[in-house]
Amino acid sequence: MSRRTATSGPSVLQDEAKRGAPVRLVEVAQLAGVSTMTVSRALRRPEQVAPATLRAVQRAITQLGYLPDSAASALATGRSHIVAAIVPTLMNSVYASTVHGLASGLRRNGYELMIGDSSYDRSTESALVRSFLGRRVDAIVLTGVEHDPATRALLARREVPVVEIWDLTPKPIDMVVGFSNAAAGREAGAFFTTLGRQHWGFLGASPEREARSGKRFRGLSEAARAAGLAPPVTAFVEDGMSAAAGHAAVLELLDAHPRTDALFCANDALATAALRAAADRGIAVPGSLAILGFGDFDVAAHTSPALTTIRIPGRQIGASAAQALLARLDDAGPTPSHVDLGFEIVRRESA
Amino acid sequence: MSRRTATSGPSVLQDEAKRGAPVRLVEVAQLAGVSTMTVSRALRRPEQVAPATLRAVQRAITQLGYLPDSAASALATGRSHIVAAIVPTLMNSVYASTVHGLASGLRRNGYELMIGDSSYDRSTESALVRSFLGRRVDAIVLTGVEHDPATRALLARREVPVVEIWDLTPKPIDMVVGFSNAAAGREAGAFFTTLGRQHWGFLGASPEREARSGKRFRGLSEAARAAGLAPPVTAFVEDGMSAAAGHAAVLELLDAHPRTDALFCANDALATAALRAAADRGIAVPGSLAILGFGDFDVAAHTSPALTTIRIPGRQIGASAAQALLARLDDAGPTPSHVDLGFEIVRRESA
DNA sequence: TAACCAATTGTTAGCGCTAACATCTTGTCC
DNA sequence: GGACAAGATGTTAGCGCTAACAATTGGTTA
Repeated sequence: MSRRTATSGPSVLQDEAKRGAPVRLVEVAQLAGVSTMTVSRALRRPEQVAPATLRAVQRAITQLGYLPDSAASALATGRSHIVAAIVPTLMNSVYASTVHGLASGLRRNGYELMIGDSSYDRSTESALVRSFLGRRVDAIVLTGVEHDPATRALLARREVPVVEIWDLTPKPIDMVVGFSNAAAGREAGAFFTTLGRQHWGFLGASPEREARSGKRFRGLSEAARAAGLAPPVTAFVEDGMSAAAGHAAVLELLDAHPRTDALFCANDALATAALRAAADRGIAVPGSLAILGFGDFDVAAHTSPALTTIRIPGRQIGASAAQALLARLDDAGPTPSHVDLGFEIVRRESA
Repeated sequence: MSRRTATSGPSVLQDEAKRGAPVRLVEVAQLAGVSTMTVSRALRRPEQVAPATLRAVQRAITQLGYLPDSAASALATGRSHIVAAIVPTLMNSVYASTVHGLASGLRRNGYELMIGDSSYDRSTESALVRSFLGRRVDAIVLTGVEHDPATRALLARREVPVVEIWDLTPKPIDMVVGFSNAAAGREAGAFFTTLGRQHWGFLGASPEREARSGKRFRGLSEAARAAGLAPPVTAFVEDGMSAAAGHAAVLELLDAHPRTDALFCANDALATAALRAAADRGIAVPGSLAILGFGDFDVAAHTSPALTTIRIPGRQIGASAAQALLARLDDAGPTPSHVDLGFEIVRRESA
């Protein structure tokens, strides 16, 4: 177990404060002339310690450069003060801002964030959940609401607080913070209606492959039905984030359905591809074809025409999830089980 | 200490496998009919355990859904199998890909990544380092090579493996993986020379504020001197990532130095702003003004004209840092202390 | 004055795991 | 058949911290 070497002699300290093995609580206690418990209390519940003692302890801590070992603390208390978050990818700025919102909310309250990216893959997600549970994280944040049943079972059994983000569901594992993808699809339809468009199209991953994209599609379809229009024509792609695949799919759709005058894309990467495809076919955007993206990625403001898109409050989702978790973990207020943060159409040039 | 309740009776197991308190090693041991040490060995050095025993243990583990408690393991071994990384921001896709490269390299070897974002602020970085050291991470990855002296001292004292990334320095704390910012600046100059440009400009944070941007500037200046040209005119901005500030600064530079025919921007966000400013003044890009960005952000391919920029191998930097750390932590091969991954000019339309 | 209380500090016994050493097999060799 | 080695397993004692309870102090109160 490679115990610390040479801690013999009357005092445990002395050799420290130079290098190697970190300073321990006992050493602080010795220097301050109190018991270890008093030092522990001075750190965690200073109001229970006499002012003079507190000062002595603090002096010793500073002098030795003591940093409490949170692994030991975690073992003793059963609380790691670590929260895990799993996102599909960090490369997308919307998830990055969610993570940022989460991390800063948590850090402010003494929690650290451990991040995993699932690459949109359920079995990877499952493996990450196992790994995180093994680390005894105090809570887990999952992106999306569709998970491996085994994952759900594992989480339920452990009774770990869980927040699902980026989508809503009537049956969350525990808590949800997000927006309604179906409502976003409907809103896209309503927007096209305002624009007077009658022949809608949808570009995205097929509903079986990607649930969230699928819900947006279904929302759009509902809106079409409600407006008395034909169901949207579709271009389904395998890889929902690949501009190349999107480009080909749109070309095909445009050729097969030349009357299409409005296209809702499941994300801005695909919308960018659609923009190119329209240009290739000499179709005016937004004149002949309105293109609506989703996500408000960084690129959206820089394409030409600039993308009109649906913005998701990524950072707020993270912040709100952090708040919900803290409420649960530290009894800081009521714990909402459902938070709908909505979305917003950002009107630029493409629609 | 909220000890687990009701573990009385002849056997510790039984009540488990349902809910609440996680399964422990002893329970697996009981079910498998071996000692805890054997179970521990079955997990960490299976080759030391007899095949039949191994199978029995594995069966018990599966049956109970046992997940080893890595906090306890960390305390016993002194190894947390957690690596911490501090990046300026996750919102920028280049850092995101670095983190991705790091995380996947580490995870493959049983390490988890803990991420902090410093917001380009040294004292935040310092606070994060303290927090991570308190968690007894096995190694730390820092972005950049300029740090708070206190941070350096702390890291040196603890003897934690450290990798500094995204820049090179002759005096790393421990290991460095990156590219030379100064060389990138020089290369930008060489590129402008090839283009026949003679009046160079630089847009970026001032060298005092942001060391890495400053080095690129110095590299460009050196190249100008070497080519016998006047030193580059400069537009320094406070916030190196704000397009708004960049826009105003470029306008000013363009008005003050109308003969400027080549502009090197410290990052693509600023380059985008420069593109706009040039358009505002009716200056043809690249005809009258060549604009070279830095970073190859997502937007770079989507501006018009598309940005010519310097691409940094972000993901490789992460992967390479992971490799260096693993070599050090698990004695997996030699540990390089210096890795220069270079950069590459991506030629598009703006220069 | 004795009983009592609150405030402060100390003592003890683990949290769940594993290093180091001890013990027990089994097989091999002369 | 006894000595010995190698392999497999068990025993013991912590890692650094903190919950629960115990002890001490000084100041009340009846």
